[in-house]
Amino acid sequence: MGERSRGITISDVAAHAGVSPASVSRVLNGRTSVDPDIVRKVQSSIATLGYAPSLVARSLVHGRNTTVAMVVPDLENPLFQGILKGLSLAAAADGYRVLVADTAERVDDEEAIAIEARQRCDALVLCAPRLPEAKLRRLVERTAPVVIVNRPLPDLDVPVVGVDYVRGIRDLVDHLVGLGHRRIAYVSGPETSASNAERLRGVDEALAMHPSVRIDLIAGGSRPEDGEAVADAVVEAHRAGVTAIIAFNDLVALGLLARLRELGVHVPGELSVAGFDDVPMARYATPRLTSMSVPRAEIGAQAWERLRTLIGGGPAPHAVLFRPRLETRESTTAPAAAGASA
Amino acid sequence: MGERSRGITISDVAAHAGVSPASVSRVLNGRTSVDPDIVRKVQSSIATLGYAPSLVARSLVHGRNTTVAMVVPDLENPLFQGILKGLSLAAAADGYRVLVADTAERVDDEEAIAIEARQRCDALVLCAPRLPEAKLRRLVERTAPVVIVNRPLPDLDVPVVGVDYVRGIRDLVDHLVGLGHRRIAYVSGPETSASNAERLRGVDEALAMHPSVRIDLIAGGSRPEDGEAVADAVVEAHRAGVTAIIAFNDLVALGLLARLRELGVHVPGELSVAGFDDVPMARYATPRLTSMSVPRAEIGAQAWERLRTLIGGGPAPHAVLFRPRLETRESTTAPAAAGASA
DNA sequence: CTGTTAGCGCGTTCAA
DNA sequence: TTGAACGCGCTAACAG
Repeated sequence: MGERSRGITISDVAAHAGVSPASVSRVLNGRTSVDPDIVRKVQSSIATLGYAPSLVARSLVHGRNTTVAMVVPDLENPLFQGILKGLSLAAAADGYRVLVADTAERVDDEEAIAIEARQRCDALVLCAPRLPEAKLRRLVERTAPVVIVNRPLPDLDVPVVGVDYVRGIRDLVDHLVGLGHRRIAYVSGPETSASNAERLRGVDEALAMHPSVRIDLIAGGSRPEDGEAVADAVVEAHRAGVTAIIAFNDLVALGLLARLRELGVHVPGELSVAGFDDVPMARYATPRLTSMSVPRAEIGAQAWERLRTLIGGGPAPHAVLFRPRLETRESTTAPAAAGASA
Repeated sequence: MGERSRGITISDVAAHAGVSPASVSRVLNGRTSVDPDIVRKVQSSIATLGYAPSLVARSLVHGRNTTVAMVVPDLENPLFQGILKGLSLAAAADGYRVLVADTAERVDDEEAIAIEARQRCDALVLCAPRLPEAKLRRLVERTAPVVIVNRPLPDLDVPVVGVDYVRGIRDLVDHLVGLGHRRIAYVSGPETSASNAERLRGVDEALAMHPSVRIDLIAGGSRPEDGEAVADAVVEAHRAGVTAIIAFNDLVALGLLARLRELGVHVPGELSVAGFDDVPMARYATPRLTSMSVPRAEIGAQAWERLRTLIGGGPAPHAVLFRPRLETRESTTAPAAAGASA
């Protein structure tokens, strides 16, 4: 069954060039000085034989892959895509590649997947927004070097690169309050989501700073469908006096916008709507969506930076939190003159 | 410098359990039958030592990684994201992981990146819509086993899993003609894009089938910004009698929609707009965007299916082309009663 | 059923 | 400067 030969090895090149494998290795890596004649012969042999060194063998010798793993709950989420892109490009600049593992939102498999992915690579970038903190702490120890993305993890020597959702929500509330809104509703994300918890803290802090403001909670989710699904509840809240909505993220906000239009609620005329994350589509929505911008690619790049330090045996890098930037667009404006509430 | 030891090996386990490395290997792989006592001792040792086998060493022995590479021009494109997700999940079901390489649209680096990525893996999924065909053919030979995604490559024993863009455009034109449109404009994609060439063929075929229909060409692009940029040209075409627009893809269509609204052109009242790919956001646009649905995840899954066959030494699988499905939404409707043209 | 040996392909000592 | 020998960690073949 004409099995193709196992691939040509360094010994084949050595034989063809009439030198030792060690010499071939030398010209390959340009380590020590080699006789120019040898170099030429070897290079010629490499070219004619079409030789390419086995990266696996090299990995075994060196004890590293030049590959890092990234575990995400859902590859279709624009947030993780952006992070992946940033990570991938930054790592590539240093000769590293990224292995992706999509846990498909199955929290129970997350641990096993992360460990397995880590075994194939030199390090790990972990996005596990719903993994219980205790489990996460254990996982982090088993998978070092690792960097946690997009969720806080205090009191642990693990680099975290994340987003200051607390501050982001506060800033967003400030924006709405500045526009004149006094009754706001927050459409929350998944209950177990760490970043949703952060946002809720932001809501609390905002309330503390604005005693005259009231913020209702509406149970939502993380996807456009969830945004559509809560539209009725949002309308009801609006009737009860709410003049502005903060959605868990842009996906929810976009779904909500679509449904509100069908329900005949004018945004921002009757109701202001703001999202979070500033996904690429936000600025093309109707109306263009006000959102808190998160530096997705930069998060990925910073994750790589920290991983690189760790791989190099450096000290645990400090955590870094990006402060979201308000992107004011059309979907938020001052509330209608005549308030609907008392 | 408390360097952490090199990691514990199979020999360590063997020593701890008082058996040979081979026995440990046996219980690890459950190949041949092993004395139950040995099994217990080894498992115990593995547990207490926290041993995990080196996948790199295994790869060297077996000659395979259980990893496949995927090369894409842009990880932020929803089309490739969906394919990646489908590929990743399908491969994972067979114990394979996916390595991603983003070429950042740099066509000149595509070849080198693909070769490098391939070297790390057992096979390659190649998305290279702008690579000149001659180069692609050469590349394909160097990187086998490989499957080409989303572009045709005739007369070659390489499995292609793609989309029938020709047919898709024809179906889309049929839809518009069925609605009553006679003057249509196609906002084209990148000049070097293979799938744009396919779409243009679709346009030609549609014209041949509908002698009474005229289809103008407007130079566009592949991103939302491009859609915004062509809005003026689109309005001009509309003034000249065009009643429906087909955008290269949904991203362009969404950008176009946003700008048309600002320009005061009502969609679909004055102008129908259709996209291509049916990205997740299409159905949340205003108006909800008519598009040709492409089974992104399924493409990824099929790519894996073919790769798996190839890796297993099977015969070159046949090419497969998915026929896009029309998703009729709000953005296309019958043209206004009084035509603007002569 | 078990241990010993050899080798996957390469980098890196150590002599020469 | 060069080559021979060894080891990275593991699995497969071969004896015992």
